[in-house]
Amino acid sequence: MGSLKETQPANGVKRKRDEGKVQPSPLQQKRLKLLATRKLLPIWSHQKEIRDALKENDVLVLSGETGSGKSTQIPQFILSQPWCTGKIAVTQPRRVAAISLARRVAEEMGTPLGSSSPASKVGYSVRFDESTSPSTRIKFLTEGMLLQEMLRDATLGQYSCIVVDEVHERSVNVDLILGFLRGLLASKRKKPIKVVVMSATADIQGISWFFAAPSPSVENVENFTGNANGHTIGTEETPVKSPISAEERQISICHVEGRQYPVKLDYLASPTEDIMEAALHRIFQIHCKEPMPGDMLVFMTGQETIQGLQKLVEEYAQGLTADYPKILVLPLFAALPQAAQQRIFQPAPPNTRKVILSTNIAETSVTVPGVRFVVDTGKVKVKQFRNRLGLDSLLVKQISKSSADQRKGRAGREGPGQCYRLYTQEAYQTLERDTIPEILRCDLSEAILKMKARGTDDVLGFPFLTPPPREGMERALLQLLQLGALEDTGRISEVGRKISRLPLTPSLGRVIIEAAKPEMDCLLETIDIVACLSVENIFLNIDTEEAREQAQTARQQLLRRQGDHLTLLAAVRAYAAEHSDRRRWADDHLISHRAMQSVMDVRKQLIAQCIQSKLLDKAPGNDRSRATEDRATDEATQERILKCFLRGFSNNIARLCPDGSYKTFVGNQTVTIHPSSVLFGRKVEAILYNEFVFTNKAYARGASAVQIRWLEEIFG
DNA sequence: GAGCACTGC
Repeated sequence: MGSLKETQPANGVKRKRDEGKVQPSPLQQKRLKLLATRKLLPIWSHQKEIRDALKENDVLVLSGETGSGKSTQIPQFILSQPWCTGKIAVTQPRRVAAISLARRVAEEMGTPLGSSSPASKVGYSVRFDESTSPSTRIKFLTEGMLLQEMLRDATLGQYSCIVVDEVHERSVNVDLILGFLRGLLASKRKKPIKVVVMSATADIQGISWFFAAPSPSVENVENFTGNANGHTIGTEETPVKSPISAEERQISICHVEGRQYPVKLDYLASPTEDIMEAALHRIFQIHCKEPMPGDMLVFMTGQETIQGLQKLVEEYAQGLTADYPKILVLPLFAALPQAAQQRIFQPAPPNTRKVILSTNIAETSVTVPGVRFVVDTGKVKVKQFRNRLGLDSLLVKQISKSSADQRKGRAGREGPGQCYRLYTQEAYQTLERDTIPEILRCDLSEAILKMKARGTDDVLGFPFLTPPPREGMERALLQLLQLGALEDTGRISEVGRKISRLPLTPSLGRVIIEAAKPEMDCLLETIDIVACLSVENIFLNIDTEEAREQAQTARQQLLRRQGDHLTLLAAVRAYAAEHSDRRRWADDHLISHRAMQSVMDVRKQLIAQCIQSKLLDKAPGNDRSRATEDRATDEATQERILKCFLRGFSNNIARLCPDGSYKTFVGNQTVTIHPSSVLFGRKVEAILYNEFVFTNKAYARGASAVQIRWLEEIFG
């Protein structure tokens, strides 16, 4: 097993004299106890192989299935290596994962966590929460955080190694990180950076080729002309101006087995038309045949189908005789209040089987304990951006094979399980191998602005793992140009640089910039609205008639007839002015308290960032609420606020036509005001909207009334 | 008169 440093006492060991014996500190006791379990992980025996691989080559691509221990062990294997003099970054797609991994690794190393002690070696960094110390060596962070760091320091100078985890999820951010890292590997850096790319799927060929291929575009990718401060990066860090070599880079590859229990598969014999009926049938078949304990996890597409099936299952369950165990149906989707989500973690009452009806949230983000049976409908709701129309469509689609296999795996985490697929084996064979990466499905303007901000001028030449269609890139470039985020030459402008550092889409970022102009003078109001538009819907969905009435009266004083933007402003102001019991206020108004808390977090962050980039002089005082409340009801201010939104959303304007429908200025598409809007059913000369989404129809969501006269003033 | 999957700075 080679020379392991793990048995030596780490720094910070406290020795206590106790009857002449040396007692390890509690941290060390815990470390030694955990060492025994670490040695049982499948990855432990690959330790030497992994260290040798990184000694030899700068890139290691590692595939390790669930339970291999890769996320916790790899950083520790690397840390003691002579080449690793700087920090190690480990990226995660989700905040909770970054924090819990940091906590675990700190325990395993016997070091305090993050900012709790200046001697701490392990920390984390996620939005709204950073916990590091001067001696942090291993930092777990979200992909978005690493990208932000890259905008400030394009060479990532403080790191010796970047570990990119969960690459198989293929978020836009991970694709950007991989592209930037490929460029960085080809550049001349003080010390070469080492990269470990980790994926849970066995297919890592594509990623290996990506890093191995010669980089003809190196010049474009690494054509830094300045870092975030506008300074030219010193000669030592200056990337080579020509491809370093036409040869392939040597890549190490390692496969680590997982630790999963076997899962038995079952398919339908013939295809079904009625997925609800098929699910209902299968749930009761499992329930009546299979012994207890053993909970069930059913993968569905969305809130509506989940609640529909819940009703059916509960009705049928009442007809079961007392010989059978009881059924407890638990819905699970992201919009569900936190407390209701937590119910899946509580043990079921005696003689009761839990049946969890879930969206894709249970595929990756939430691990449901106690599951032995998975029922997979084979469907998922996917968002796809349509470049031609500038519209998001949200449609039910077939899942991919890799998604089907991931769902199946959810039955084998605690013991052998079973997976029932509500489609035929032939249908499985026709599924796509992988889910379409997000970068091929989204509006590219944010990604492209980040690339520009990091110094990639020729974005068409950026090394994408899967290049998005040219049409989408061109659309995004055009939009950035319209926003004034790019110069006519295509380089990033000062405005663009400011926008790129805001945690917002370019459109919303542009609105902030506009509102900060002295003649607009409505930055704080605009920040409140932008904060609402960048979090989940603050207004709760209403499903009963009484709730509707209650909402109607309670929300009355918040509604603004000009539209949704000013209504959101009124809601934030009222919530912020409530000092006694905000949760109760939110409940009374049928407003999501969770959403309002995020609004307040975002608001605080945006204010801080606006001060930093000199858009705002100083933090607003505590006494501002009354004065600004008066302003917010002032018509001239309201007009200026909406004009700021027009500047960022010039493509999202529609005018009323003689037939009573609204048609977009750009593209002449018919749009319907979404029924959740305060403008629903109203006819105004023109509307501005936040989002254009196709579900059953093309809807404008987040809409406000604007005047054609204003458009002429702004756009000429 | 709809009902939006899921992350993240």
